[in-house]
Amino acid sequence: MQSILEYQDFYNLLTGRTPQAFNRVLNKNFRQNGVELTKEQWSILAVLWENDGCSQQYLADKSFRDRPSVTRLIDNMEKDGLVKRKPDVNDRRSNLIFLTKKGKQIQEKVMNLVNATVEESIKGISVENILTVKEVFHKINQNLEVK
Amino acid sequence: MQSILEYQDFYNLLTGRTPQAFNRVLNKNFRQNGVELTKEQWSILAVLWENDGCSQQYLADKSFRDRPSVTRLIDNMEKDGLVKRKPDVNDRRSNLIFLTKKGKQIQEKVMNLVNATVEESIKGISVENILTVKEVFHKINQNLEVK
DNA sequence: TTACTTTTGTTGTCATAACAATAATTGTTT
DNA sequence: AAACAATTATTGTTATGACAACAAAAGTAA
Repeated sequence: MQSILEYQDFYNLLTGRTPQAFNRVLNKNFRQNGVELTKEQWSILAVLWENDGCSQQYLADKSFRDRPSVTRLIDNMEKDGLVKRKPDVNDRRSNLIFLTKKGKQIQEKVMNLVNATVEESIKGISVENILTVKEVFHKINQNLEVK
Repeated sequence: MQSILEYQDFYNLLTGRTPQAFNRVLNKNFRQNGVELTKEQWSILAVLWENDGCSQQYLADKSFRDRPSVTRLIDNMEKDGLVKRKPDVNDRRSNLIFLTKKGKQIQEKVMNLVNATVEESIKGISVENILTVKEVFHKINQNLEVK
């Protein structure tokens, strides 16, 4: 990593083409299989499938989004009948978010699509190299999160 | 990469936390240094700094955005006095996009900030591992772009 | 030339991100 | 208890992405 061009190259790596391509393919796979979800909505569902009935703050922390983003995601997902807000009786500042029947039923289908998309994207890449990517990204997170 | 959880993990790697964290820090570095640019606007400028006076289609290809996105980016950047549209006399479908004086003058400052942010993010990571990340992403692009 | 196709850019719509400001509630300190 | 601080969720604003639909111009084939 010496020249300016290579830095820019790395930036594009990190935030540009590859993540966008992955999102595009994932969205296409969702739509082609009748799943009407955005990837952001999926990232919220993934938290709820592990921990139904958590707060919006918890969802924000786990999905790496800010509170306003979660508010609006939940707004849309409530409209679509995927989740339901219930006031927290122990803390009236807080809502608890629960999956509806629909929100629960799509889990298997959605996860199969996500897994298939990941498999497709990493075809032909060694486990070793994938672990290296994980390591590098973990380190980058550490470097950036001090800020 | 065996279990469902690890696939999800890899997805988050690819499109989630790390790119967002990087963007957040880059935006902060821009603002703290009086640079009023979004990262998307920067990605357009980076193309123009290499090839001033190109078409919007060219900008779309090089920055991995679709035409509508480029149209609106150029709209905003024209408002901000960074670039200027000029009709292409050889092809009246096409606009050529030119940097203004302001758009040219900020290049050095902006690139220094981008480079500093990349340096900060990859501190302590070996060149070897960074090259592996590049390789893996290149392969992922190939896997996805067939689609 | 005429008809068809492709290319280039624009507009409309919807969903999201980032950020600032705010309201309501809870926690803490004196 | 009262004042202050922190937490949780919401709303407003601006910028962007993805996609569909469209218009104008250029290219191509009959």
